[in-house]
Formats: sequence, structure tokens, C-alpha cells
Amino acid sequence: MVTITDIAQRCNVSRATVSKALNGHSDINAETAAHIRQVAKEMGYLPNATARALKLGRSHNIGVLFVDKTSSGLSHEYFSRILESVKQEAERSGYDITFISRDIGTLPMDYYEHAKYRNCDGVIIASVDFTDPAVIKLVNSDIPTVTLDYVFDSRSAVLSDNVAGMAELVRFVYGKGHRKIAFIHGEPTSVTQKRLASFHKTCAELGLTIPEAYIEAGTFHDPKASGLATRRLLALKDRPTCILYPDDFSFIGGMNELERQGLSIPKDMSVAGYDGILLSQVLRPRLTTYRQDAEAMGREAAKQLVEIIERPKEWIPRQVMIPGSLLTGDTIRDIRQGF
Amino acid sequence: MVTITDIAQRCNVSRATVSKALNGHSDINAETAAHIRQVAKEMGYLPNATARALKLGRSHNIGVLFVDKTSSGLSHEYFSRILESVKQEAERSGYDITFISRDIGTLPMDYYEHAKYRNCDGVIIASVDFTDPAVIKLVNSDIPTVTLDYVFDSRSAVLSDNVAGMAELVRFVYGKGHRKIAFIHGEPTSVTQKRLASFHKTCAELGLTIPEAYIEAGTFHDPKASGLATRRLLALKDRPTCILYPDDFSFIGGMNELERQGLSIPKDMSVAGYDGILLSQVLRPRLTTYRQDAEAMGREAAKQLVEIIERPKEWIPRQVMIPGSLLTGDTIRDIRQGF
DNA sequence: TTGTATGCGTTATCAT
DNA sequence: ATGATAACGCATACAA
Repeated sequence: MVTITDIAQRCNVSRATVSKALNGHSDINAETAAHIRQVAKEMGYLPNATARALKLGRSHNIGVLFVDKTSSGLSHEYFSRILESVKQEAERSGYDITFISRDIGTLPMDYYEHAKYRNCDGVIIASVDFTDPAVIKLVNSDIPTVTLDYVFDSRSAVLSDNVAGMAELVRFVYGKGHRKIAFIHGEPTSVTQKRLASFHKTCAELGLTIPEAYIEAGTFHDPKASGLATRRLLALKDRPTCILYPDDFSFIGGMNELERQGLSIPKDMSVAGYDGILLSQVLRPRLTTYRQDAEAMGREAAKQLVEIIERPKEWIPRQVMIPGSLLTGDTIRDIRQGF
Repeated sequence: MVTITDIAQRCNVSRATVSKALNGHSDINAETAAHIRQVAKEMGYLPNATARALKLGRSHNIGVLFVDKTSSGLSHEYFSRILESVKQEAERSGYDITFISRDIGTLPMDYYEHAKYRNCDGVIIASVDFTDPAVIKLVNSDIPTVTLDYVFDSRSAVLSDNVAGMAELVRFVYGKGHRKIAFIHGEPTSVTQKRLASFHKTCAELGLTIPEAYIEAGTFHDPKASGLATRRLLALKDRPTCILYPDDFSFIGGMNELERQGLSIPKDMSVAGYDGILLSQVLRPRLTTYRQDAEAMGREAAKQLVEIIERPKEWIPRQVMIPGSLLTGDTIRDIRQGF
């Protein structure tokens, strides 16, 4: 491995000079600097990130906390897209990505300790139980953090605009003539809370009264729960004409149940998902859904974090709202009169 | 941040003594050691991975190379499962995971340089173009590597048993009475080559002659390509009774095409996928498929790599074959006489 | 059993 | 414009 010392010897200068030349300091003769850089290149010099990190107290390494509880971790396309996007943006800024978790090797550690141990300059947090004391400890620590889809006081967050998304979805469905709209929501998280509130608010604005029975509790990413909820909805005396699912994947359970009862989509029942994952757009009929812009979320989260790391003085905690987009699909039947 | 020096001062011993005590060296008085450990705990001491890495030349950090070319990167459940599993096993052994890529920040780097720059102790390589010179350079370097689903000479690899998987699938289909079996394969990779060869070999063993037209070129993870291939197969004068798809996800395209032509699964056409992703098991009818044991693959890859890193002397390159399991599902109709 | 000294590769400070 | 030196936190060879 070729180090700064090797280059210094070859060039007959000191290590300090080489370091300065390589880092583009101004107090170095232009020619000397050029020569040093030339030699460094020839010798195949690579800076040693570890030594640099030790010296500077900055690792240029960002931790990511993505917990795979049940199955909503990386196996969820929404999160894998966010991760990929975080990675790309971080790399653009010269940061690498390291996973943070509990217990590394034999040492029992919490998230904060792990991040500290690895000298992470910051951590991006997504898809976790935000009420976990270990998560809260990390967020309230000296390590910069950016959370996704959850807000902590005085911390930056990137949020998918669930309120707007749900509103747009409901208005689209309403526009197609639907008045009896059912909603199967996910487990009680802040995301669910927002979507549910937006659902109610938008319905109210449109003058719709939604019966209690049209609101069903399901689970994210869980087709089985959606299937059961669908069954309950179909058993109602006054059936809805449209069902909104917690997300695209869990909709599969509803799809199966409708099929089982001989109901066709959208002829006999209109449906919509949420997320806009690849699957939703390869199904036929194409699923009506609201696409969350995971790429933008990951990118923005990484940008925010890098800003906190590199300009801590001028930084102000900020919540960035990322809009998505309605994918109209073909699963909402137009039931307006005269159509 | 509390360092070894802080502890030394508090305990009135030297840094060396603290270091030894913390690392459980035998040449330290048991009581002193206990006391030092006690104080370290009280002070909330955490070892500094960076300093340790610099000193020891070992980072306890494993690089992973998962390229998201087209869409078969992390968005593919097979790979996200492998990644999660690699992560878990690596952590059990005290290693963290860092993503490796080209071009970090402004520095143009290839994979090898990136891994070197970050002092990765080893790299796990999956889901890339293994003919990429940059990948080959990395594999042939001084950095230990383990590849997934591809073998390099004198290097360790973990392989999904595609030969056995395809054979089992074909034999199952054959057992249900099918003689006209079509196979839509993925793009030409070593995985495709193995599955295709195993398909032909197994058919031959079973005395089946498969017409050229039953072999269709598709694309992994691409429903559209599968849809088109399905259409071509359905247009044949002598239609197959069963179609094998490149993978579960791309099967969706075939499913749509069959539906479009008013054909029902498995009444009018039997089908099978490959992978055994979650989706395949929530569809109704449940998809017949071969589940690749991604968890075992990731685990084994991490184990192999750690072994190379920690016992370089006694290490011998090894190809580990990971068996999967047939998920019989409900998409293969039994067409035997008398059934 | 404990301590001293040194170095891993880098950068920053302060002389020269 | 360049160089000598120290320091980041840790572990180890060697001295005491």
C-alpha cells in the first residue's frame, strides 16, 4: 500500500508538503504540487480513509438504520428504493453507507453506541419503531440524524406527503362517482394517522358521510389482513363501491378475496393501493395508486444530513415534504350517471 | 468521547495496562483488570473502531457490491434477502457492512480502489456484471472476496443450486402428467445457462423431446418480456401445457397475457416461477415455484468471507452449493389419465 | 505485573 | 514555499 510517505521520499519533499499538494492547499508551489500529484497518480496512491477519519474526527461515513421488523424492512420496495437513493446521493457527496444495528459481535451495543463506535458522521433513520428508547436515545444524541416519515422535535425529517396523497386519491375516486368509499388502514403509526385523518377530512369536504364499518384495521405489507378486512367489508349489508388498501402489496390479499367471491375488478368493485411499487404497474388491470417518490425522499434525506454534518452552524431543523403522484390505473370504475 | 487515556488517568495506570485489561490479556492482575473494566463501563467507554483499524490494519468492515443495474438490484427480493442475511451474519462475527461502488465523491475510483480506500477486510459480490473488468480486478486483488451465483478461479463462491432446482421443478411438472413443457429463460448469464442446461438434461432423462419453439428468451424480473414470450407460445399450433418462467416476478406478465386471452390458471395452462418470493405465495392460486434459500446464501457467504479474513493460512477456496426447496403451489394442473 | 515508547497514515500548526 | 512536529486513539514489543 502506497502512502503519503512513499510519495514524499520519491519527490524529495516532506510528508506535509505532499499532504498539502494532494489537498490543494494554496501555499504550495504550483509546479511542485503538479509534480507531486503526478507521482501520486503514477504510484497508485489512495488516501487512507481510516487514518483521515482518525485525524479529522470525521469518517465521511453515514449510518443507516433500517430495521427489518417482520417484513417491512428492505424487502419492502419502498424502503429498498429509499436506501438505494440515499446511497447514491451520499456517494455523490463523498460519503459511504454503513448499516447500524444492535449488538455488533459480542459487544452489546445500542444504536447510538454502534454509530459512535464506527464514528458515523450522521445517521439516517427509517422503517423502525420510532418509540423504541434506543432510537430516541440516538435521535437525542450529539450525532446528526434525519428521520424518514416521522418527526422528532428539533431534528430534520423527510416526509412523504401522506395527507396530500390520500386527499388526491379520495378526490379521484369521488370524481369517478364513488360515494361509498371504504378504507383499510395499516397499523397505528404516524403514517396511518395522517392517511386516516386526511381520508376523513377529504370525505367531509366532499360532503361524504363514511359509516364506521367502512373503516377497517389492516396491516401494512400484509395481504392476509387485507383479505380478511375485504371479506368483512363484502359482508356488509350496504357494501362500499370502492376499497382503499393500506398499500399495493397488501392489496393482493383483497384481490384474492374478490376473485374468490367471483367479483371482478373494477366491474364489481373498485380498488386502490398506495405506494406505486413496480408490482402495482405490472398487474392487469393496472392498479390505481399513489406513488410515493422514494427516490426523492432518499436523496433529500441524504442531502439534509450532509448539510447538517458540513454546515452545523447555519443549520436549522427542517421538515421536507415530498409530494408523490397519482397513478390513475384502471381499477376505479367510472360509475357516474351517463357514463 | 471517553478514551483509553481517560480511563488510565482515573485508574492511575498506564494506557497500555488499560488496553490490555480491556482486551483480556493474561498478563494483568485479575483485580486490576476487573477494576479497569468496571471504570470503563461506568465512564461509558466505547472503543474507537477507526483508531483500532488504523493500528491493526483490520477494519472489521465488509464491503458489499450489489449493483442496481436495471432493476435487479435491491429492489429484487432475492437480493434484499441475501443482503439482510449477510448483514446479520457479519454482525454476529463483529463486522459491519459498507456499500462499495464506483466514484465516491469527486474521486473517480473503481471497486477495488473504493474497497481499499475504506480498508474493507473483504468484499461480498452479488448481482453484478461479472464480466466487468472492474469486478474482475477486485476479485483478482489482494482483497478477499466471496461471489454469489458466479465462480471465479481460486476464489470462494456461494451458489444457489440452479441445476437441482430446475430438475426438481421439471420432474414435478412431469409427474403431474405434463409432456409439453415450455421454458422462458432469462438473459444469458451463468444462472440462465445452468437452468437451461438442467432443463434440457432433465427432459432428456425423462424421455421428453422439447421443440425449439418451446424455449423462449425472456428477461429476469421483467413481466413485459414474459408476457410477450407467453403470447408467442400461445400462438403456436402445438401449444405447451405448461410454461416455466424466468422468475416469480416476471411471471406476472405471463399471468396477464393468459388472463387477456381468457385462459385460466391452471385449468387452461399450468405455470411455474422461480425464486419463491413473498409475492408468489400470496397470489391465488398459489404459484408453483422453486424457493431459493437466500437467507442461507447470505449467511454462508458472510461465514466464508470471515473465515478467509481470519484464517487466511488454512483457507482453501470453496464453492458452497445451497439447495432450495420446491413450493408445489397450485398452478400445475394434474393432467394424468384418470385424475 | 506494569509501564514506556513507538507507530499506524494523515493533517494542522507553527517555524523556517 | 516548505518542513519539522505533534496529535488523533489504540495496541504491542520491550523494558522495568
